[in-house]
Amino acid sequence: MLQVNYIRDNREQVLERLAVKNFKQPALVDEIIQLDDKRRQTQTSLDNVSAEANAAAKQIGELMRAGKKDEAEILKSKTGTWKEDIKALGEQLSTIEEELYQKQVLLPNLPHSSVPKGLTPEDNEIVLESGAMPHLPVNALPHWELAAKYNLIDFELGVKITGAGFPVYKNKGAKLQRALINYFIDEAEKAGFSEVSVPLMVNEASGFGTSQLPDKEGQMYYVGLDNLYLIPTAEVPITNLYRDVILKADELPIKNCGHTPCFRREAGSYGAHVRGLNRLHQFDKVEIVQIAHPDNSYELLEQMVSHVQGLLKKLGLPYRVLRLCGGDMGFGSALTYDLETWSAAQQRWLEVSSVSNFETFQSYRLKLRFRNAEGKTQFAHTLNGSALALPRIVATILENYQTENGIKVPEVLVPYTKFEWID
RNA sequence: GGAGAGGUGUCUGAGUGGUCGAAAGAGCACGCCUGGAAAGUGUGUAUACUUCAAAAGGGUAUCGAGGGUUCGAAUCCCUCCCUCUCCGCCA
Repeated sequence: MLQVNYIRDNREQVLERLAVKNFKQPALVDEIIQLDDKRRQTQTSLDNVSAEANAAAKQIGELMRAGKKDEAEILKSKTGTWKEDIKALGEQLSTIEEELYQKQVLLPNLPHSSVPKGLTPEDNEIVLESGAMPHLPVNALPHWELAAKYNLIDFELGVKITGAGFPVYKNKGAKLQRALINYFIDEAEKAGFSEVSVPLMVNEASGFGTSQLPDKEGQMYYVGLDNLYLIPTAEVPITNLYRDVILKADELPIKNCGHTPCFRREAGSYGAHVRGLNRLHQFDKVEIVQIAHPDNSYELLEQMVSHVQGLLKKLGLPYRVLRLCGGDMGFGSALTYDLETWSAAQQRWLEVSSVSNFETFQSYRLKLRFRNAEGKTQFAHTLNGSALALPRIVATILENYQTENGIKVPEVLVPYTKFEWID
């Protein structure tokens, strides 16, 4: 959520930046400023009346103590209108504040100056491509067929016990999952991210904190009986660890990583693009999160991208890095890099990581602050990225490493899988 | 799920209608003291909104959340949430 004061002070710039994100309702900006004017006026009137009433109450107390009952009674009789005014103004104020909030949450974050203009994924900027394309055998199979051939994943069983999009991993398929999780966590820890293991369900306040609520309510599984949400990403619980917190400047940056399953309702299409592991309702992911000082958050963002690149390199997967264009970026992000691996058997790029700087967009809602050099509180920057999401990595490993004799496990994973071949 | 106790600032903890944004202690910060440190000692130490060109200063709100009673609420009443203890159930 953008701060009203920032919008007031930088109206032109806000409009210009929103245009990069193809924001459809620029009129909202002025509506917000006007509403805030109204809010301030009402606030001031309310404060003034309250001040009078407080002063009178104090005086009545003093008169009573001095035994001047009559004078106190006279004052008392005057308080009626103040009470009415306070009530009326209070109601007005909360109405205005609610209205203001409703409009404020409709504004997406402002994109960073490096964000390219554009509407669709085609407009994303390819920052770099790296890694050799694999040479596959002539009868190369897509991962869902490989998974069946080597008895690694049972999609039908998942359908039976839960539904589509909930695969059952078996045998070396299950072990490969665990190997990847441990490998990713170990690598994240080497990069300075300390591991946390967090709840997989969060309350409403946490959903609001990282802004899945109210806008993306439909994407989360909801446990109505207890009013809890299954997490769509570890970003939610990990970032909310720091909700309502005022940090010391020297505690920054805070670096956490964690593995969780992620649950997404993903009302989406069916067909080749969502076949197999391409899109699931439940999948595992290792997430990296940083709480950063605004002065160096973009440096840290680049470091996170490098970290993810390192993983893909070590796994020997060809990949590319995209800087998302305004139209393809998430609502709360100021700058997002997507990392994609090349799925040789499907002949397409698969998104395996998304690394974003949210600047103060989340921290404003989270009330996540630090005390700056002047001793004042200031909103921190929040960043997060997948490092990495498993299913598409599994898919590409299976596809790209297939040979006539089976699937070769990437070298870095062998210490974790304890086997070299899936055959 | 049943019974009971309780939610106060960074922490411990006092406060049962006005002088309470809140005692006291601890912690922390700065100063004095010291060769340096500890001890001692002094001062300071919440957040948000608002007023103000800015600073200083002022106003308002906040003692789990919301509502009510009252001229006045941390304190009384109602609703909700949460925590703890015991019992039950259980990995």
